[in-house]
Amino acid sequence: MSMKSLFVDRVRKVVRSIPRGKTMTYGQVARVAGSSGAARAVGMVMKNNYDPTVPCHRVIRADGKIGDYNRGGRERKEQLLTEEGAL
DNA sequence: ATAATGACGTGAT
DNA sequence: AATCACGCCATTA
Repeated sequence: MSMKSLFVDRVRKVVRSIPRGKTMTYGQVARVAGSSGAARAVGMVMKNNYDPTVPCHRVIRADGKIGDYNRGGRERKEQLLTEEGAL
């Protein structure tokens, strides 16, 4: 049985709203989702997300680094962002 | 109820 | 620019 917390649902909703060519930091996503300061927890959600309708590659770190990606690693993530013109 | 975990953030070195 | 130590939050892989 899948137990989807309110937090997870909100995070997914926010990430789904990020337009092509744009990005948000983990911290921003957390704040908009209503859990300011939960940047790390957002990372957990992204890590376990395999829903293709959630563009998790558009979520990057606040220090400018690319961050990780569970489907092809940072390489793939950077490639996708470049293709979308987000970099 | 507690401890461990981690696709983070920030300030200090 | 690159580490590091800590704090932070929700979840429990």
